[in-house]
Amino acid sequence: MEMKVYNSLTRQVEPLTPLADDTIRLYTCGPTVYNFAHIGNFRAYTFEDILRRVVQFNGMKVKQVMNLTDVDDKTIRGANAAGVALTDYTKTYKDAFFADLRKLNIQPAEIYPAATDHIPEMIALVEKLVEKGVAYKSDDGSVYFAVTKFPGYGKLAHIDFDHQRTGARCAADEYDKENVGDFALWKAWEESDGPVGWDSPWGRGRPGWHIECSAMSMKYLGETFDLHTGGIDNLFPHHENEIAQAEAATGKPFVNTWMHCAHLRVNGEKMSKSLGNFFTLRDLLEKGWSGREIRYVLINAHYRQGLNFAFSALEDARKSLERIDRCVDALSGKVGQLDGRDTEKGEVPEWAAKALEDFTAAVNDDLNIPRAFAALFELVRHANAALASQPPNLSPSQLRGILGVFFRMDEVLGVIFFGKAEKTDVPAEVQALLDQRAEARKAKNWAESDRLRDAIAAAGWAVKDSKDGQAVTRR
RNA sequence: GGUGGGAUGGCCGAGCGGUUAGGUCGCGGACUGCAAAUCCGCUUACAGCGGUUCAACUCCGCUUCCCACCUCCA
Repeated sequence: MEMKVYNSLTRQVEPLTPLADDTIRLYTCGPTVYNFAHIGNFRAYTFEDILRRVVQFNGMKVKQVMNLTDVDDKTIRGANAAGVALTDYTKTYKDAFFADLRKLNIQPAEIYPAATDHIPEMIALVEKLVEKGVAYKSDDGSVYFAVTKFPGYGKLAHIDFDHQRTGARCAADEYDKENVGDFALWKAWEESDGPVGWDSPWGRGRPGWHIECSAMSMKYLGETFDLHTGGIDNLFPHHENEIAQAEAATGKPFVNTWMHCAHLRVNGEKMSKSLGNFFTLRDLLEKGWSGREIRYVLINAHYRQGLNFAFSALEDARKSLERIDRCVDALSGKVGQLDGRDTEKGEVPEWAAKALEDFTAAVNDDLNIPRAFAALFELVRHANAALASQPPNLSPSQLRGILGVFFRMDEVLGVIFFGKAEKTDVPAEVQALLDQRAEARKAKNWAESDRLRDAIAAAGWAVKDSKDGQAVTRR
């Protein structure tokens, strides 16, 4: 089955096929490491994680590059305010970012280039643009890209610049530019930059924001590559400018497919640092939510649709995951611990094959994860029904086969087998109560059984009875 | 002003010109000593007004409201 995605450039759903080598070359705009990332940011990173997982699910390889913006206005301001070196300041947030990615079971990219490690590449690209006559140096030593010299400017955002009004925001930044739409490739050093700066053919300064992505993506993925993604707010100007910089320099198409995810909202508004209405991942973990539950919420809405964050969604996620866990645990409880490879030779019942087929169709249809979850829950429902039937009608081979479908689905979702509450050992005193209760139940002494259940609950454990005996879980 | 995306059952959230989305919550039933879990059933929704069509939540037009981008932003 063919994987299809929505291309922002053409505004159409198109097949995604690698340009070369069976490998999708993917550039994903990463964080500016001046603060802890918030869960709105992580919506983009989980979207990109789902994307790369679906590519792999379809048997293709992925080479993903995610940049780390470690020099810009905000990082410089933060470092200088804190009186520390820029690299020390950003390291804290780089480390935090990677820790957060692990919490959300986001697969690591193949390469995480930092902007400050690629200043020479950026200078070389700017020089090339100056040589080609599409960039110019201003009096203060900054270098700007002249958007009127690049005919395709606006093709990604589909903006017709001849009919744009010049708003207050544009005028404010107009100092040395020939045209309000021109953007900085290189920014001349200013007093407020303090110790931050690099020597260049135009004097001391630092790179503009957009140039790092053009320079680093082409360095690691080639001058033309498959796929480039980011949040919808990056579409313009950031991605538009990346195209201008790259294509003006190389004369080749920069990127085949552009994908953008919609924003996470809170109380109906975009969650953003500038609005101050954000939760970091850490905030939610401290409130007792797991990375797994947060991941579930972030992926269980279509990526091109706005998602309104609410704690009730986390509650729902917790309950939904418990339902999946109970089913998977019941299946694996009958065949012992397995990993994905053990399940490959199992027999797959028709309803499980249908669920996998629906799941595959959903993820290949522009990453429709909500529909994929619907297929997963159909699998759960059928499996529960089969498990409950008397006499039991699932063979060991079928149990393995069904679990195999769960493993297969989880290659994309990353939420079934990841971060499940680990089985904690039952303390001796609770075990003693359980043993007493088993005795009482044998004697059909229900009053004593219920008393012991309350006692066990008081100790922090919940006991449930089934025909296989008592099961305890931490409350 | 320009551009794009929305408004779906108590809540979250898919979808399509005719056929159950799914989850969660609530109600009823089965099972169970009880509870939990599980299964079955129910609460059968598509902002408003027109239009096209044998048929519209789905297409078209208008109206109302919401969100985002238009040089900080995932």
